[in-house]
Amino acid sequence: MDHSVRMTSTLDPRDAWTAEGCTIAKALDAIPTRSAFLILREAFYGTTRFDDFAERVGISEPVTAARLRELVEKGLLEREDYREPGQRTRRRYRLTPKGADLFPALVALMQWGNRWLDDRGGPVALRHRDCGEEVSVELRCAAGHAVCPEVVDLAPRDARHATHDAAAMRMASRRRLAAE
Amino acid sequence: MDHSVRMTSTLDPRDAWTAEGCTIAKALDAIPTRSAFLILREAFYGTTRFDDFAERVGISEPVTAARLRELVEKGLLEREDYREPGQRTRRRYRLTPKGADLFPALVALMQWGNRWLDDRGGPVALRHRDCGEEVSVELRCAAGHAVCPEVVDLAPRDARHATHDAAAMRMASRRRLAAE
DNA sequence: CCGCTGGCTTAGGGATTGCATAGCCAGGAC
DNA sequence: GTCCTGGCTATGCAATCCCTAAGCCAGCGG
Repeated sequence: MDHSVRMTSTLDPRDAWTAEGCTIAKALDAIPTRSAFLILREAFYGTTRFDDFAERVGISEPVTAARLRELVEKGLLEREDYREPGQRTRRRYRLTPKGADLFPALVALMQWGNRWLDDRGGPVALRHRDCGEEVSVELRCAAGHAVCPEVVDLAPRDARHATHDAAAMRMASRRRLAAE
Repeated sequence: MDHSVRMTSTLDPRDAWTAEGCTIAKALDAIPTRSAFLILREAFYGTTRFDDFAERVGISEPVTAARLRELVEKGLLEREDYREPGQRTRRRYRLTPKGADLFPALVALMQWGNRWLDDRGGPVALRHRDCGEEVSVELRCAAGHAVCPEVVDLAPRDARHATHDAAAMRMASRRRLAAE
Protein backbone atom coordinates (compact mmCIF):
# COMPACT_ATOMS: atom_id res chain seq x y z
CA MET A 1 0.00 0.00 0.00
CA ASP A 2 1.09 3.54 -0.78
CA HIS A 3 1.38 5.60 2.39
CA SER A 4 2.59 8.80 0.82
CA VAL A 5 0.61 12.00 0.62
CA ARG A 6 -0.53 13.23 -2.76
CA MET A 7 1.27 16.16 -4.30
CA THR A 8 -1.05 18.72 -5.83
CA SER A 9 -0.83 21.84 -7.92
CA THR A 10 2.74 22.97 -8.56
CA LEU A 11 4.08 20.30 -6.20
CA ASP A 12 3.30 17.56 -8.71
CA PRO A 13 5.57 16.14 -9.96
CA ARG A 14 7.92 16.03 -6.99
CA ASP A 15 10.82 16.83 -9.38
CA ALA A 16 9.42 20.25 -9.98
CA TRP A 17 10.39 21.78 -6.63
CA THR A 18 12.90 21.61 -3.86
CA ALA A 19 12.24 21.48 -0.15
CA GLU A 20 14.22 24.64 0.47
CA GLY A 21 12.54 26.49 3.30
CA CYS A 22 10.96 23.28 4.61
CA THR A 23 9.69 23.92 8.11
CA ILE A 24 10.18 20.32 9.16
CA ALA A 25 13.91 20.76 8.46
CA LYS A 26 13.85 24.09 10.29
CA ALA A 27 12.17 22.46 13.27
CA LEU A 28 14.86 19.79 13.31
CA ASP A 29 17.47 22.56 13.25
CA ALA A 30 15.80 24.16 16.24
CA ILE A 31 15.90 20.95 18.24
CA PRO A 32 18.83 19.25 16.57
CA THR A 33 19.82 16.72 19.21
CA ARG A 34 18.33 13.93 21.24
CA SER A 35 19.50 15.63 24.43
CA ALA A 36 17.70 18.87 23.54
CA PHE A 37 14.46 17.06 22.89
CA LEU A 38 14.66 15.13 26.13
CA ILE A 39 15.33 18.31 28.07
CA LEU A 40 12.09 19.60 26.62
CA ARG A 41 10.40 16.40 27.73
CA GLU A 42 11.57 17.09 31.27
CA ALA A 43 10.39 20.66 31.05
CA PHE A 44 6.93 19.30 30.15
CA TYR A 45 7.23 16.97 33.13
CA GLY A 46 7.78 19.96 35.40
CA THR A 47 11.55 19.83 35.83
CA THR A 48 12.97 23.32 36.32
CA ARG A 49 16.45 23.05 37.85
CA PHE A 50 19.81 22.45 36.27
CA ASP A 51 20.87 19.40 38.28
CA ASP A 52 17.48 17.82 37.83
CA PHE A 53 17.62 18.21 34.06
CA ALA A 54 21.03 16.53 33.97
CA GLU A 55 19.98 13.69 36.23
CA ARG A 56 16.57 12.98 34.77
CA VAL A 57 17.64 13.09 31.15
CA GLY A 58 20.84 11.20 32.00
CA ILE A 59 23.32 13.58 30.41
CA SER A 60 26.46 15.27 31.65
CA GLU A 61 26.56 18.77 33.12
CA PRO A 62 28.50 20.35 30.26
CA VAL A 63 25.90 19.05 27.80
CA THR A 64 23.04 20.08 30.07
CA ALA A 65 24.41 23.61 30.30
CA ALA A 66 24.97 23.83 26.56
CA ARG A 67 21.50 22.55 25.65
CA LEU A 68 19.73 24.76 28.20
CA ARG A 69 21.59 27.80 26.88
CA GLU A 70 20.67 26.94 23.29
CA LEU A 71 17.02 26.34 24.13
CA VAL A 72 16.87 29.69 25.94
CA GLU A 73 18.57 31.42 23.01
CA LYS A 74 16.04 29.90 20.62
CA GLY A 75 13.18 31.04 22.80
CA LEU A 76 11.88 27.59 23.76
CA LEU A 77 12.80 27.95 27.43
CA GLU A 78 13.16 30.97 29.68
CA ARG A 79 15.51 31.29 32.61
CA GLU A 80 14.71 33.18 35.73
CA ASP A 81 16.17 33.59 39.18
CA TYR A 82 13.93 32.98 42.16
CA ARG A 83 14.29 32.67 45.87
CA GLU A 84 12.46 30.70 48.51
CA PRO A 85 12.19 32.55 51.87
CA GLY A 86 15.24 31.89 54.03
CA GLN A 87 17.21 30.46 51.13
CA ARG A 88 19.66 31.74 48.61
CA THR A 89 18.86 32.70 45.03
CA ARG A 90 18.38 29.84 42.62
CA ARG A 91 17.77 29.55 38.92
CA ARG A 92 14.97 27.81 37.10
CA TYR A 93 14.09 27.04 33.50
CA ARG A 94 10.56 27.07 32.22
CA LEU A 95 8.82 26.54 28.88
CA THR A 96 7.88 29.57 26.86
CA PRO A 97 4.70 29.54 24.72
CA LYS A 98 6.95 28.73 21.75
CA GLY A 99 8.43 25.77 23.62
CA ALA A 100 5.07 24.68 24.98
CA ASP A 101 3.73 24.52 21.44
CA LEU A 102 5.99 21.55 20.81
CA PHE A 103 3.78 19.43 23.05
CA PRO A 104 1.87 17.81 20.17
CA ALA A 105 5.16 16.75 18.59
CA LEU A 106 6.28 15.22 21.88
CA VAL A 107 2.93 13.46 22.26
CA ALA A 108 3.05 12.18 18.68
CA LEU A 109 6.48 10.63 19.25
CA MET A 110 5.36 9.11 22.55
CA GLN A 111 2.29 7.69 20.88
CA TRP A 112 4.35 6.14 18.11
CA GLY A 113 6.83 4.75 20.59
CA ASN A 114 4.03 3.36 22.76
CA ARG A 115 2.58 1.51 19.82
CA TRP A 116 5.68 0.25 18.10
CA LEU A 117 8.50 0.15 20.63
CA ASP A 118 6.95 -1.13 23.82
CA ASP A 119 4.95 -4.32 24.13
CA ARG A 120 2.98 -2.95 27.05
CA GLY A 121 1.98 0.31 25.44
CA GLY A 122 4.55 2.46 27.22
CA PRO A 123 5.33 3.03 30.91
CA VAL A 124 3.24 6.19 31.20
CA ALA A 125 0.05 7.56 29.66
CA LEU A 126 -1.27 11.05 29.10
CA ARG A 127 -4.80 11.46 30.39
CA HIS A 128 -7.53 14.07 30.05
CA ARG A 129 -8.04 15.36 33.59
CA ASP A 130 -11.78 15.89 33.16
CA CYS A 131 -12.68 12.40 31.99
CA GLY A 132 -9.61 10.27 32.65
CA GLU A 133 -9.35 9.01 29.09
CA GLU A 134 -6.04 8.68 27.36
CA VAL A 135 -4.88 11.61 25.23
CA SER A 136 -3.38 11.28 21.79
CA VAL A 137 -2.82 13.40 18.73
CA GLU A 138 -5.19 13.09 15.82
CA LEU A 139 -5.18 14.55 12.37
CA ARG A 140 -8.02 17.02 11.93
CA CYS A 141 -8.83 19.54 9.26
CA ALA A 142 -9.93 23.11 9.93
CA ALA A 143 -13.50 22.02 9.23
CA GLY A 144 -13.28 19.66 12.16
CA HIS A 145 -13.17 16.41 10.23
CA ALA A 146 -11.04 13.57 11.52
CA VAL A 147 -8.68 12.92 8.63
CA CYS A 148 -6.84 9.74 7.84
CA PRO A 149 -3.47 10.11 6.11
CA GLU A 150 -4.79 8.50 2.92
CA VAL A 151 -6.85 11.61 2.15
CA VAL A 152 -4.20 14.21 2.90
CA ASP A 153 -2.79 16.25 0.05
CA LEU A 154 0.27 18.48 0.02
CA ALA A 155 -0.37 21.82 -1.61
CA PRO A 156 1.62 25.02 -1.94
CA ARG A 157 0.75 27.51 0.76
CA ASP A 158 -2.01 29.74 -0.71
CA ALA A 159 -2.73 27.12 -3.32
CA ARG A 160 -6.26 28.48 -3.50
CA HIS A 161 -4.85 31.84 -4.45
CA ALA A 162 -2.41 30.22 -6.86
CA THR A 163 -5.10 28.03 -8.36
CA HIS A 164 -7.45 31.00 -8.58
CA ASP A 165 -4.74 33.11 -10.18
CA ALA A 166 -4.00 30.40 -12.69
CA ALA A 167 -7.67 30.14 -13.61
CA ALA A 168 -7.89 33.92 -14.01
CA MET A 169 -4.85 33.88 -16.28
CA ARG A 170 -6.40 31.15 -18.41
CA MET A 171 -9.59 33.22 -18.79
CA ALA A 172 -7.59 36.30 -19.81
CA SER A 173 -5.70 34.24 -22.35
CA ARG A 174 -8.93 32.98 -23.87
CA ARG A 175 -10.27 36.54 -24.10
CA ARG A 176 -7.11 37.63 -25.93
CA LEU A 177 -7.48 34.77 -28.45
CA ALA A 178 -11.16 35.62 -29.05
CA ALA A 179 -10.24 39.26 -29.75
CA GLU A 180 -7.71 38.27 -32.41
CA MET B 1 2.40 30.49 33.11
CA ASP B 2 3.16 26.87 33.84
CA HIS B 3 3.07 24.80 30.66
CA SER B 4 4.00 21.48 32.21
CA VAL B 5 1.72 18.51 32.53
CA ARG B 6 0.63 17.40 35.96
CA MET B 7 2.19 14.30 37.44
CA THR B 8 -0.32 11.97 39.07
CA SER B 9 -0.33 8.84 41.17
CA THR B 10 3.12 7.32 41.61
CA LEU B 11 4.62 9.85 39.19
CA ASP B 12 4.27 12.65 41.74
CA PRO B 13 6.75 13.81 42.89
CA ARG B 14 8.91 13.70 39.78
CA ASP B 15 11.83 12.60 42.01
CA ALA B 16 10.11 9.34 42.69
CA TRP B 17 10.74 7.74 39.32
CA THR B 18 13.11 7.66 36.40
CA ALA B 19 12.30 7.86 32.73
CA GLU B 20 13.90 4.53 32.02
CA GLY B 21 11.93 2.86 29.28
CA CYS B 22 10.63 6.21 28.04
CA THR B 23 9.12 5.73 24.61
CA ILE B 24 9.95 9.27 23.53
CA ALA B 25 13.63 8.44 24.04
CA LYS B 26 13.15 5.14 22.23
CA ALA B 27 11.49 6.93 19.35
CA LEU B 28 14.44 9.32 19.16
CA ASP B 29 16.75 6.29 19.10
CA ALA B 30 14.77 4.90 16.20
CA ILE B 31 15.10 8.09 14.19
CA PRO B 32 18.29 9.47 15.71
CA THR B 33 19.41 11.87 13.02
CA ARG B 34 18.11 14.80 11.05
CA SER B 35 18.95 12.98 7.82
CA ALA B 36 16.89 9.95 8.81
CA PHE B 37 13.88 12.10 9.61
CA LEU B 38 14.11 14.00 6.35
CA ILE B 39 14.37 10.77 4.40
CA LEU B 40 11.07 9.82 5.99
CA ARG B 41 9.68 13.18 4.96
CA GLU B 42 10.61 12.38 1.38
CA ALA B 43 9.07 8.95 1.67
CA PHE B 44 5.82 10.68 2.73
CA TYR B 45 6.21 12.97 -0.28
CA GLY B 46 6.33 9.94 -2.55
CA THR B 47 10.07 9.66 -3.15
CA THR B 48 11.09 6.04 -3.70
CA ARG B 49 14.49 5.95 -5.38
CA PHE B 50 17.97 6.20 -3.98
CA ASP B 51 19.26 9.09 -6.06
CA ASP B 52 16.08 11.04 -5.47
CA PHE B 53 16.37 10.63 -1.70
CA ALA B 54 19.94 11.93 -1.78
CA GLU B 55 19.10 14.87 -3.99
CA ARG B 56 15.85 15.93 -2.38
CA VAL B 57 17.08 15.71 1.21
CA GLY B 58 20.41 17.24 0.20
CA ILE B 59 22.71 14.62 1.70
CA SER B 60 25.59 12.62 0.28
CA GLU B 61 25.22 9.15 -1.18
CA PRO B 62 27.13 7.36 1.59
CA VAL B 63 24.81 8.92 4.15
CA THR B 64 21.73 8.19 2.05
CA ALA B 65 22.71 4.56 1.75
CA ALA B 66 23.42 4.26 5.47
CA ARG B 67 20.16 5.92 6.54
CA LEU B 68 18.04 3.91 4.08
CA ARG B 69 19.64 0.70 5.33
CA GLU B 70 18.99 1.64 8.96
CA LEU B 71 15.38 2.62 8.28
CA VAL B 72 14.79 -0.69 6.51
CA GLU B 73 16.46 -2.60 9.36
CA LYS B 74 14.21 -0.81 11.85
CA GLY B 75 11.12 -1.65 9.82
CA LEU B 76 10.15 1.91 8.89
CA LEU B 77 10.85 1.45 5.18
CA GLU B 78 10.79 -1.57 2.96
CA ARG B 79 12.95 -2.15 -0.07
CA GLU B 80 11.79 -3.94 -3.15
CA ASP B 81 13.01 -4.50 -6.65
CA TYR B 82 10.72 -3.68 -9.54
CA ARG B 83 10.93 -3.42 -13.28
CA GLU B 84 9.22 -1.27 -15.83
CA PRO B 85 8.56 -3.12 -19.11
CA GLY B 86 11.58 -2.83 -21.40
CA GLN B 87 13.81 -1.60 -18.64
CA ARG B 88 16.24 -3.14 -16.22
CA THR B 89 15.52 -3.98 -12.62
CA ARG B 90 15.46 -1.05 -10.21
CA ARG B 91 15.05 -0.67 -6.48
CA ARG B 92 12.56 1.38 -4.55
CA TYR B 93 11.93 2.24 -0.93
CA ARG B 94 8.50 2.58 0.54
CA LEU B 95 6.97 3.27 3.91
CA THR B 96 5.84 0.36 6.01
CA PRO B 97 2.80 0.72 8.30
CA LYS B 98 5.24 1.28 11.16
CA GLY B 99 6.93 4.07 9.19
CA ALA B 100 3.64 5.51 8.02
CA ASP B 101 2.50 5.79 11.61
CA LEU B 102 5.09 8.51 12.12
CA PHE B 103 3.01 10.85 9.99
CA PRO B 104 1.43 12.66 12.96
CA ALA B 105 4.89 13.36 14.37
CA LEU B 106 5.98 14.78 11.02
CA VAL B 107 2.84 16.87 10.82
CA ALA B 108 3.26 18.13 14.38
CA LEU B 109 6.81 19.32 13.63
CA MET B 110 5.70 20.94 10.37
CA GLN B 111 2.87 22.68 12.18
CA TRP B 112 5.20 24.01 14.84
CA GLY B 113 7.70 25.13 12.24
CA ASN B 114 4.96 26.80 10.20
CA ARG B 115 3.86 28.79 13.21
CA TRP B 116 7.17 29.73 14.78
CA LEU B 117 9.84 29.53 12.12
CA ASP B 118 8.29 30.96 8.98
CA ASP B 119 6.63 34.36 8.77
CA ARG B 120 4.39 33.19 5.95
CA GLY B 121 3.13 30.04 7.63
CA GLY B 122 5.36 27.65 5.73
CA PRO B 123 5.90 27.01 2.02
CA VAL B 124 3.47 24.09 1.84
CA ALA B 125 0.24 23.06 3.53
CA LEU B 126 -1.42 19.74 4.16
CA ARG B 127 -5.04 19.69 3.09
CA HIS B 128 -8.00 17.38 3.54
CA ARG B 129 -8.80 16.16 0.04
CA ASP B 130 -12.55 16.01 0.68
CA CYS B 131 -13.05 19.59 1.85
CA GLY B 132 -9.81 21.38 1.02
CA GLU B 133 -9.24 22.60 4.58
CA GLU B 134 -5.82 22.59 6.13
CA VAL B 135 -4.88 19.54 8.20
CA SER B 136 -3.17 19.72 11.57
CA VAL B 137 -2.71 17.56 14.61
CA GLU B 138 -4.90 18.10 17.64
CA LEU B 139 -4.87 16.62 21.10
CA ARG B 140 -7.93 14.47 21.67
CA CYS B 141 -8.85 12.03 24.38
CA ALA B 142 -10.35 8.60 23.76
CA ALA B 143 -13.75 10.06 24.65
CA GLY B 144 -13.43 12.41 21.69
CA HIS B 145 -12.89 15.62 23.62
CA ALA B 146 -10.54 18.22 22.22
CA VAL B 147 -7.98 18.60 24.99
CA CYS B 148 -5.76 21.56 25.70
CA PRO B 149 -2.39 20.84 27.26
CA GLU B 150 -3.39 22.56 30.52
CA VAL B 151 -5.71 19.68 31.38
CA VAL B 152 -3.39 16.84 30.50
CA ASP B 153 -2.06 14.64 33.29
CA LEU B 154 0.74 12.12 33.18
CA ALA B 155 -0.17 8.84 34.84
CA PRO B 156 1.47 5.44 35.07
CA ARG B 157 0.17 3.05 32.41
CA ASP B 158 -2.68 1.11 34.03
CA ALA B 159 -3.04 3.80 36.65
CA ARG B 160 -6.70 2.85 36.99
CA HIS B 161 -5.70 -0.66 37.97
CA ALA B 162 -3.09 0.72 40.34
CA THR B 163 -5.57 3.16 41.86
CA HIS B 164 -8.22 0.46 42.08
CA ASP B 165 -5.78 -1.96 43.71
CA ALA B 166 -4.78 0.66 46.24
CA ALA B 167 -8.41 1.29 47.17
CA ALA B 168 -9.06 -2.45 47.54
CA MET B 169 -6.03 -2.78 49.80
CA ARG B 170 -7.30 0.10 51.97
CA MET B 171 -10.70 -1.63 52.31
CA ALA B 172 -9.06 -4.92 53.33
CA SER B 173 -6.95 -3.09 55.89
CA ARG B 174 -10.08 -1.48 57.43
CA ARG B 175 -11.76 -4.89 57.66
CA ARG B 176 -8.75 -6.35 59.48
CA LEU B 177 -8.79 -3.48 62.01
CA ALA B 178 -12.53 -3.97 62.62
CA ALA B 179 -11.99 -7.71 63.33
CA GLU B 180 -9.33 -7.05 66.00
C1' DC C 1 37.17 33.48 57.20
C1' DC C 2 35.87 28.87 55.88
C1' DG C 3 32.99 25.56 53.93
C1' DC C 4 29.23 24.34 51.18
C1' DT C 5 26.14 24.53 47.34
C1' DG C 6 24.29 25.43 42.77
C1' DG C 7 25.41 26.37 38.37
C1' DC C 8 28.21 26.32 35.51
C1' DT C 9 33.18 26.13 32.35
C1' DT C 10 37.39 23.95 30.65
C1' DA C 11 40.04 20.33 28.74
C1' DG C 12 40.94 16.11 26.61
C1' DG C 13 39.19 12.31 24.37
C1' DG C 14 35.96 8.87 22.06
C1' DA C 15 32.13 8.06 19.07
C1' DT C 16 29.08 9.45 15.59
C1' DT C 17 27.47 12.09 11.65
C1' DG C 18 28.27 13.84 7.38
C1' DC C 19 31.20 15.46 3.47
C1' DA C 20 33.85 14.83 -1.00
C1' DT C 21 35.92 11.80 -3.95
C1' DA C 22 36.83 7.76 -6.12
C1' DG C 23 35.79 3.33 -7.07
C1' DC C 24 33.18 -1.14 -7.48
C1' DC C 25 29.75 -4.14 -9.46
C1' DA C 26 25.73 -6.23 -11.52
C1' DG C 27 22.81 -5.98 -15.18
C1' DG C 28 21.28 -4.35 -19.16
C1' DA C 29 21.70 -2.19 -24.24
C1' DC C 30 24.20 -2.12 -28.34
C1' DG D 1 33.01 -7.19 -25.52
C1' DT D 2 32.20 -2.42 -24.37
C1' DC D 3 29.72 1.12 -22.34
C1' DC D 4 26.38 2.99 -19.37
C1' DT D 5 23.51 3.29 -15.36
C1' DG D 6 21.79 2.69 -10.66
C1' DG D 7 23.05 1.66 -6.31
C1' DC D 8 25.95 1.38 -3.63
C1' DT D 9 31.04 1.00 -0.68
C1' DA D 10 35.60 2.64 0.83
C1' DT D 11 38.54 6.17 2.43
C1' DG D 12 40.12 10.19 4.63
C1' DC D 13 38.75 14.15 6.79
C1' DA D 14 36.01 17.73 9.38
C1' DA D 15 32.48 18.79 12.49
C1' DT D 16 29.49 17.68 16.11
C1' DC D 17 27.80 15.27 20.12
C1' DC D 18 28.74 13.51 24.38
C1' DC D 19 31.62 11.65 28.07
C1' DT D 20 34.65 12.13 32.46
C1' DA D 21 37.19 14.77 35.49
C1' DA D 22 38.54 18.78 37.40
C1' DG D 23 37.97 23.34 38.38
C1' DC D 24 35.83 28.06 38.99
C1' DC D 25 32.84 31.39 41.23
C1' DA D 26 29.20 33.84 43.56
C1' DG D 27 26.50 33.81 47.40
C1' DC D 28 25.14 32.22 51.47
C1' DG D 29 25.43 30.08 56.54
C1' DG D 30 28.07 29.43 60.48
